Amino acid sequence: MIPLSFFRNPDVLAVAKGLIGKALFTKIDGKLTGGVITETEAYAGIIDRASHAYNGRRTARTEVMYQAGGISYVYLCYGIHHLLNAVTGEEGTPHAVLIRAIHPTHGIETMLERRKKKTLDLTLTNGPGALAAALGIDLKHNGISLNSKELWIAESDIQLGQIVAGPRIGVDYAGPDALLPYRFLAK
DNA sequence: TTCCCGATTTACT
DNA sequence: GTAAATCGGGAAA
Repeated sequence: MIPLSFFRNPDVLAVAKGLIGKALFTKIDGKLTGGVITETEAYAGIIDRASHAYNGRRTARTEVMYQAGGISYVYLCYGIHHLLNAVTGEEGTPHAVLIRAIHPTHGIETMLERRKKKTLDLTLTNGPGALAAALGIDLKHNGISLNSKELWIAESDIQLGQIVAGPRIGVDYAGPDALLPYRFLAK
C-alpha cells in the first residue's frame, strides 16, 4: 500500500504528480479491476476556483474533502458520470486529486462488460467518467479509505514515460485558475 | 422547496 | 464540430 504520509503531503501538486505511475485497484461485486494511473489533476482546496471547496465552502458533499488525506471523494457530474478523486492534505485542508485516466492491467473483461464494449480500445479507461464506470465506482464509494478492500492504491512496477504538466480540462468556468498547470500525465 | 448548473461522454449532423 | 442526456448539490427565496 501507499503510506498515509504520501497522501497527507500539504503540496497537492506533488501528490498529483506522484500518483502518476501508481496502481489503482477496485474489487467491487467480487470482481478485481485495476490499472496504472496515467493522468491526474490537482484541485487546491480553498484557493482554487475550480474546486468544490473554493473559498472554504463546506457542505455535506465537500465535507469528505476536509478530512485527512488517504480517502476517496466520488461525485456525480452531469447526472451521468462518476468522478474519482483522492483526498489529500491534512485534516481541515480540502485538497483533492482527480484521477483522469489509467492504463488497464487487471479485469479487462469485467471493465469491457461494465462499459458495454466488445473490444479493448483507448476509450475504456481514458477519461474520469469512463474510468470510474469501468472500475464500478459510484457514490457508495465516496469517503472510503484508499487502502480498503474495495478500493486501493499500490506501488506499480510498470515504467511510464516522462511526466508532463499542463492546464486542466473542462474547467473553463474557473477563470484564471483554469489556466494553472495542475494537470499531470505520462508522456 | 424550487431552480439552475456542472471536474463528461457519446451520438449525431 | 455540436448537442443531448440526466440528477445531485448549492444557492436563493
